[in-house]
Amino acid sequence: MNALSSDTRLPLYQRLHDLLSQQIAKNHWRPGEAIPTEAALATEYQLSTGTVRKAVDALVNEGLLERQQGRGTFVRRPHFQSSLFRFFRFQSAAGERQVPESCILSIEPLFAPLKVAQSLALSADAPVIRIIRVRLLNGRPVLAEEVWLPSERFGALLNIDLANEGPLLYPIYEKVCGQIVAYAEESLTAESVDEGHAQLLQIPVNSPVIVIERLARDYADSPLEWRRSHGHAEFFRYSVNIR
Amino acid sequence: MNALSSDTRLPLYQRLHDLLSQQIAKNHWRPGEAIPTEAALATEYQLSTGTVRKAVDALVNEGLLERQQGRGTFVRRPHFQSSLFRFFRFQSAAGERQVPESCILSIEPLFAPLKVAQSLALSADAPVIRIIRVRLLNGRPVLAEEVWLPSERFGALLNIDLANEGPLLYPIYEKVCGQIVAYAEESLTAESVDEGHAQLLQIPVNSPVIVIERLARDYADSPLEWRRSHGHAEFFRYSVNIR
DNA sequence: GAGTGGTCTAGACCACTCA
DNA sequence: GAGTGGTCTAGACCACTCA
Repeated sequence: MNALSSDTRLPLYQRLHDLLSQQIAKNHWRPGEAIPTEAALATEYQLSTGTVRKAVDALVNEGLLERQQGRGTFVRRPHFQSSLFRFFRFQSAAGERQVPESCILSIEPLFAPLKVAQSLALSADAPVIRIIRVRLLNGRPVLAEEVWLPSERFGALLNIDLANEGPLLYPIYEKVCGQIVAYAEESLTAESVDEGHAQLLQIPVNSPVIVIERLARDYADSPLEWRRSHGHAEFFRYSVNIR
Repeated sequence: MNALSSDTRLPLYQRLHDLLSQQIAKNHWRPGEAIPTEAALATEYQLSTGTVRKAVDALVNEGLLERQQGRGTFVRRPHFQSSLFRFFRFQSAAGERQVPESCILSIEPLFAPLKVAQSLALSADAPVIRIIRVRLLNGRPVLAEEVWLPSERFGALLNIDLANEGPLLYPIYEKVCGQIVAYAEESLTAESVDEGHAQLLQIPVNSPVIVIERLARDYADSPLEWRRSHGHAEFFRYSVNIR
């Protein structure tokens, strides 16, 4: 049993929220596992159910927990459904969403360039693994990706054949290296495509491309992966409601 | 006094939420005006304060209301702080955010092209007003904008001198035409700049530009304004957190 | 000091899940 | 039928605002 340890000037629901958030970060429960019931939390911390609900509500809003009426409240496995990639409209004929195939062009150990070292919070020239791949839909290249990983955690990737695995890297990270991606930050800009990426994407040099950079972190907020993806701007449209 | 009219199968807090939301949409209270106190709402609709709070909480989250402890709960004036434009980094030397100046190049009555008519929900060739302007920061062009408005609501704009007004259009719409923008939807894509916009922005032809389209609506959800803005991609970076 | 929103309690009853 | 989250009540007391 843990105590509500944080600043006693904060409201109780905030302090319970912080405690649960820390425990999730420390992997006290695995993704998909249930946290204690609201009644149990209320008893354990001597709170009314309303106060417990307010703390849990906030964690549900933040995407850390997921409620299932009649079953319990569960630590949410990240879905990355809000990724900017979903605004690439690589529509199939039927219009349904597809995961593009992955074609690995290279995977090799390197020393981290400055930008990568900074992003992954490594020292300059730290050993890293770089994966270059294209994502294909119906055999046509739609995205060109470079993926950078710290060798210390991901060395095992060099000993397997990625071609035998599915197109999604995160399940492979978990299975092969025991590394779980919990959050990510993405940023988007646009550029004129250089010759190398133009070839990979089979588009004319200087076409506009959307460039998305993603930094993925584990539950302890350590950077796990930095990737940069190029995609043809013609297929991209991002939308947002404001007021 | 209004009744909680909606579907009785819905929870009470949802029905109060819907009622208040409708009243805000109907301009039952002006932006900046206070809605009834939580105690008053609880009495009027025979609800406990907890239920009232849950309804108001949701409206605060949606950005329709704003609480001020000790003062009341107020209908929020839209701020458009989540606009995609804030990701253009037109930094001043000091780094603070600036509103770019506006230089109106033309304002004229036209007949709506197809795309504009569709966006504004007008019939084809309906009378519209088009404003072309560039936004300048420190005398340098940073955005090129075309703004389309239905003549029926905005005819008065043709009789004033926009050069004497500030750089923000929405306060002018309100003052001169009595039209209040309540919401907007924005979408973003990237293109190679054409010759006309290249000249306006003083950048080389075929440079990558970010194109932002915005459809603004009033409280009744009627489309008020459609605009398309071009800005140099080099100054743009959009960021988002995902999980 | 009257009035506002902010926190919190100690439940009751309902809808849903699962053995 | 036992256990879960979902809704709702009828307050109490606190922090803040404003005349």
